[in-house]
Amino acid sequence: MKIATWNINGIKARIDNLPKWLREAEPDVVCLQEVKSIDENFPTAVFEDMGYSVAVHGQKSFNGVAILSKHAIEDVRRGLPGDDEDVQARYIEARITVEDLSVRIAGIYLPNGNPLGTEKFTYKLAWMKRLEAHARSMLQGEEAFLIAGDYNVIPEPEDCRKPDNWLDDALYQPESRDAYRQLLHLGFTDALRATNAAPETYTFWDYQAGAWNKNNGIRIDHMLLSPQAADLLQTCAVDKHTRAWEKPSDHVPVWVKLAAKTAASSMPSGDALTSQPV
DNA sequence: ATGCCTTGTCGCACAAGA
Repeated sequence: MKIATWNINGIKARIDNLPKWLREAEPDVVCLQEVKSIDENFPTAVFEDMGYSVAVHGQKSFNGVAILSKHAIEDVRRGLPGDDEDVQARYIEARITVEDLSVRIAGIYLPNGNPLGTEKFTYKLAWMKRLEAHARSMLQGEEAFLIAGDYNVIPEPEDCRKPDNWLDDALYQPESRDAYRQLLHLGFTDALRATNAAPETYTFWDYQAGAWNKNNGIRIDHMLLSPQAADLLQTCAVDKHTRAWEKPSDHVPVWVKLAAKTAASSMPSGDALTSQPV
């Protein structure tokens, strides 16, 4: 089961690149962020024609998240619990089942939080608290669960090319990084870190100042796996090449492959060995 | 460097992003 996340920075602007990448990467599920569209204007038919089901939690002009899936999208939750006043479309969650593997998938667009010293940063930290609370309750279900998306957090110095450039930025504040670590410490696995990704693996390069050509990137799109999901992790990778396409998003896709444990693989190896003919 | 791009908007410049 291949599950991806991609901040596409506008579904209308990416109406060529997203299908192109779907045909190439063939994910079972993709969580999209910054669709920047109301539900009614989302080009659902384009993706249904490609065999995807679509669930959208949209908003006019800004934010907006969606899930595309080759398999049925069940039990959809739109919006992050914990604040009825919050109208920003940044959270969507659903259960998707492929053969004998059922996974609960959350797609998030965590607030940017800039500039510091404003209510935007306060909102970011409050949103992260709510995410932690919701994640804590989800973990009690002890099912395969993952939170994929644009976290707008640079977890560690190694996750950006030039840490000094980010010292006054909400993405790299100690409070932001602490909140991310608290989430991790509930028991999540950072899929990319767990698969020994190469140094300088980034997911975002600013449109400005030639950031892409200079590889001045940051890693802010993450896939956090519950213990039950982490047990199934096969691969995690970043599709960096899409950043070089015409009319690119400033983010690139991140994806994991999860595989259900078979009866054979969960059986003690001694039994398997002794049952083999010599 | 309050800039640099890119997106969406009841545009005709602006807010927001990171």
